[in-house]
Amino acid sequence: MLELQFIRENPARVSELLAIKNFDSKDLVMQILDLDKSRRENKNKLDQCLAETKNISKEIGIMIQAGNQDRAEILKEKISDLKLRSKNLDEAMNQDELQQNKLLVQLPNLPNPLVKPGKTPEDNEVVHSEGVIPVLATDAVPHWELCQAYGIVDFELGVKITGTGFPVYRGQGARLQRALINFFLDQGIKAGYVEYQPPLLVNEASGYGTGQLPDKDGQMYFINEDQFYLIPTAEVPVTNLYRDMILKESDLPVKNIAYSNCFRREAGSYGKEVRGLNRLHQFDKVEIVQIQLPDQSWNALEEMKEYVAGLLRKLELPFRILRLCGGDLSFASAMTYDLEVFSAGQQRWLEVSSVSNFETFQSNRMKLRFKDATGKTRLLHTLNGSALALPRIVAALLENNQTKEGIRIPTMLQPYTGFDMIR
RNA sequence: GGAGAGAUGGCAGAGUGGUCUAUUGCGGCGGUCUUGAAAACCGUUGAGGGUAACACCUCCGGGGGUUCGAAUCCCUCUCUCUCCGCCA
Repeated sequence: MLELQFIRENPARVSELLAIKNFDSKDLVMQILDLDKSRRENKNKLDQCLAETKNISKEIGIMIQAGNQDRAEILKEKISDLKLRSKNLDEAMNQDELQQNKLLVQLPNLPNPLVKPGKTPEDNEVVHSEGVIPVLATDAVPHWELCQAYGIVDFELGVKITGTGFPVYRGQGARLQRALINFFLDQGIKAGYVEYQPPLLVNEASGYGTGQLPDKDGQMYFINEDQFYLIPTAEVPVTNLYRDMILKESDLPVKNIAYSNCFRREAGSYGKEVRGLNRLHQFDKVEIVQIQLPDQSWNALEEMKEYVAGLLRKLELPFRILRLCGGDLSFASAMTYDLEVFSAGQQRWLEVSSVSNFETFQSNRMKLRFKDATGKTRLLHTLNGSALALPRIVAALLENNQTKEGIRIPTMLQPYTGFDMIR
């Protein structure tokens, strides 16, 4: 959620920046400011009414104690009118506020000045490429065929017990998953992150705090009986740990890492894009989350991007880094780097990580603040990134490393898998 | 799942209808004293809205109600604790 004060002071700038995200905000901004004005006027009048009521009530108390019943009765008369006015003003103000909030949450975050305009993923800017794209034998196959051939991921069994998008990992496939999770967590801890194991179900307030709600309601699995959402990413619980908190400057920066299952309904996506491990309803991901002082968050974003690049390097995967254009940027993000690996069996780039700075957009919703040197309470900045999401990493590892003898495991991973080949 | 008790500021903990504008202690911050520190003493110390700045208003788990007036009484929801039941 954007900060109201900023909108008040820079309405034109807000619309100008949101245009880069292809979001036409002029009407919304105008309505928000109108409501703001009305709200403040009502608030002022209400305050006066309440102050008067309060004073009279006190006087009544004194009169009754002094035994002056008649005077007290007269004052009571006076108050009934004030009460009616207060009630009306209160309702009007609440309406304004409710409506204003409803509009406010519809405004996406402002993009960083570095973000270029653009409409489609093709407009994303490649800022870095690294690694050698492997040249495979002519009989090389995509990972879903390798999964079947080696018996390491069974998609049909998953369909049988649950449904499409819920694969079953088996044998060396299951061990590879476990190895990657541990490898990613250990790397993060080495880089100064604190490991967390969050709940996989969260309440409504948490979904709202990180911006999944009300925006992406239908994309999360929901348990009606208890009103819980299955997390689409560990970002949700791990960031919401800090909801409604005022941190000390000495607590910062917060650097957390968490492995979790992730659940996404992703209704309405079918076809080649979702073959095999490319897109699942349940998958595994290690997520990094940072909470930073406002003047540190952009350095932190670069650091996180470099950290994730380092993971891909250690896994010997060719990758590239994109800076997302305005149109591809998510609702809450001010700037996002996507990291993509080249998966040679499919001959395509697969997005394996998304690293974003949300500035105050999430913290404003969550009321996540700190006290600055002057003692003023200010909003913090939040960031997060996948480090990393497993399925597409597995896909690329399988495809790029397929040989006649089997599938080679990258050297750095071998201590974790306990084997150097999938056979 | 059943029964009971409870939820008050960073923490502990008073307050059961009327200057509560929330007692007090601890912690934090500033100061006095000191070469420095501790101790002691003095002062200060929640959040949100509002204002040019004041004023002012709201908040005692959430929501609703009674009353001229609610931390206090009533209803309701959520959560916590204790006991019982079930259980990895």
